[in-house]
Amino acid sequence: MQRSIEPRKKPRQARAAATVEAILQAAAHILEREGLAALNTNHIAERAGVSVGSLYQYFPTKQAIMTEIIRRKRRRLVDAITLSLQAGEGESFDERLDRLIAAAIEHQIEWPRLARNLEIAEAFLPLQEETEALNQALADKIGCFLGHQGIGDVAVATMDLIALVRGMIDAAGLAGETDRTFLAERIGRAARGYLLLPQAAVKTRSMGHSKGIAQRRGSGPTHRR
Amino acid sequence: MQRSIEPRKKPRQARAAATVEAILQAAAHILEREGLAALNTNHIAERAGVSVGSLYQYFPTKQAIMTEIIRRKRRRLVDAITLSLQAGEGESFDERLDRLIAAAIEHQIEWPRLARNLEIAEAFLPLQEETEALNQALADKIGCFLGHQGIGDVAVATMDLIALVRGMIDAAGLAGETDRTFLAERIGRAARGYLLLPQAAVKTRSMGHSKGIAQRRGSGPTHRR
DNA sequence: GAGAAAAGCGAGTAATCGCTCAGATAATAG
DNA sequence: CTATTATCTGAGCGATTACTCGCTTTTCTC
Repeated sequence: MQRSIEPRKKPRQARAAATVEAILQAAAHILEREGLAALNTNHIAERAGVSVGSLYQYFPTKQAIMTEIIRRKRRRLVDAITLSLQAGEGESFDERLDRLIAAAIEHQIEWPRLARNLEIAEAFLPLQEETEALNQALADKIGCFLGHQGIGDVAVATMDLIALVRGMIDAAGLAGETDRTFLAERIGRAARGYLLLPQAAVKTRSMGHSKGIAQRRGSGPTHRR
Repeated sequence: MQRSIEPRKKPRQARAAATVEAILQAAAHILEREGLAALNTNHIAERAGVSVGSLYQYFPTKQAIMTEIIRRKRRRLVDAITLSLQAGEGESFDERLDRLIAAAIEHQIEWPRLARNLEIAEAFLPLQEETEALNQALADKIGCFLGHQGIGDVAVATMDLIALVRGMIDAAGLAGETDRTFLAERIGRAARGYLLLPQAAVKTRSMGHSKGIAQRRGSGPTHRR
C-alpha cells in the first residue's frame, strides 16, 4: 500500500543532474502558480521538458518529488536560522530576535503559495518523523538562544514562537503583503509579549471541561502516542 | 468543470436526516482519525453505514460534504466568539480578551487533526468568498472590541491576532496538549504584546530585496487580485 | 573507433475513485 | 388494502492519472 518516497537513483552525469533539477523546479513552479490540483506527473515532466519515463528514473513516486522539495526547503530554513543566530552573536537580545524574525519572513514570504501548498502536501506524506526532527533541530537552536534569557519552559516557548511566527507570516503572505519591515515589527511585538511579559498568576477561572490531566509546566510538550 | 457544492435535497423523514448526520459524522471521523488521503466517498458511505447511492442523494459531490462540515464549524465559531463578547460586556479589557482566547481554544483544540484537515481541505474548495465573509464577520466583532482600545490599524491587527491565535492553538493541539488554561495564558501574553507594546520606530535596517511597493499603514490588508 | 553504460523517450497499462442508475424496500396517504 | 412518494442499494461506468517497459539516443571508457 505504501510506496517509497525515497529517491530512486543518483544522477551520475551532468545532464542527469540537470534533469532532476528541472523536475524539482517544474514541480515547485506548478505549486506556486497553478496549485496542488494541477500537480500531476505528466504535467511536471512536460513543464520540465523531459519525459515521464525520465522522471520515474529518479523519483519512484510523485510523493518522492514533493518530499524532496520539502526537504530542501527545510534545509534552507535551518541554514537561514543558524546563520542569523551566528551573525548576531554578541549582539543584544533585541537585535538577535529581530534577525531571527527577519530570517523566518525572508524564508516564507517569497513564494507564499508554494509554501502553503507544501504544507498542504505534507498532509498526504508520511513525514511526521522528519517534521518532528525539524522542529527538534529548530528547537535546539532557538532554545539555546532563548535559554540565555531566563525563559522558563524553553521547549514550550520554542514551539509557541515557531507557531506564532509561522501563523502570522503565512497569513500575511497569503494576503499579498510584501512589506517585510512592517510585518517584522508586528511579529516582534507578539514575540516580545510572549517572551517578556510576566506570566500571569494562574487564575483558576475554570475553562470548560478540562479533560486532560494537569500535566505540563517545564517538561516540554506532550506528544500523542 | 466546476460542480455544485450545495446540498442536493433536504431530508424529509427522520431516517433520512439520520443518514445525513451519519455521513457528516463519518467524514469528520475519518478526517480526525485517518487523514485527508483516506477521505473518499466509498469510505465515507461505508463508515456511515449507508450506501454511496444514499450519500449522493443528499450531497451532489464529495466537496459538498466537506463544505457542509466547514460551514457548520464556522457557524459554531462565530457563535462562540459572539457569545464570549456578549458575556464579557462591561468587563475589563483583560477579562474580555481572556474570554475571546478561551472561546477560540475551546473551538479549535478538541479535534485538532480534524481542524487542520478542514483548513487544508479548504484549499480545494471554492470558498474564498465565504472565507472572506467569515473573516469579515470576525473582524467586525473583534475589530469593534479592539476599536475601543486605541489600536491603530484595526483590520491588520485583527488579521494578525487571528493568525497568531490559530497558529498557536493548532500547534498545541497537534502536539497533544489538553491543558487549556496553560495555553490560554501563553496566547494571552503574545496577544497582549502585540496589542499593547509600543510600535517600534521604523528602523530602516534594510531587509533584503524589498520588492514590494511601500504601501500599507492604516488601510487594511492588501488582498491579491 | 567499438562496446558498454547511462540517460531519455512516450504510448500504453492498471488502479483508483467520483459518481450514476435501474431497481428494491420502507414510509405515508387515501 | 393499494397507490404514491421517499429512501436506500451497490454493481459498475468513465475519467483521471500514477506508473511501466521496450526501445532509442547520448555519453563514457579504453
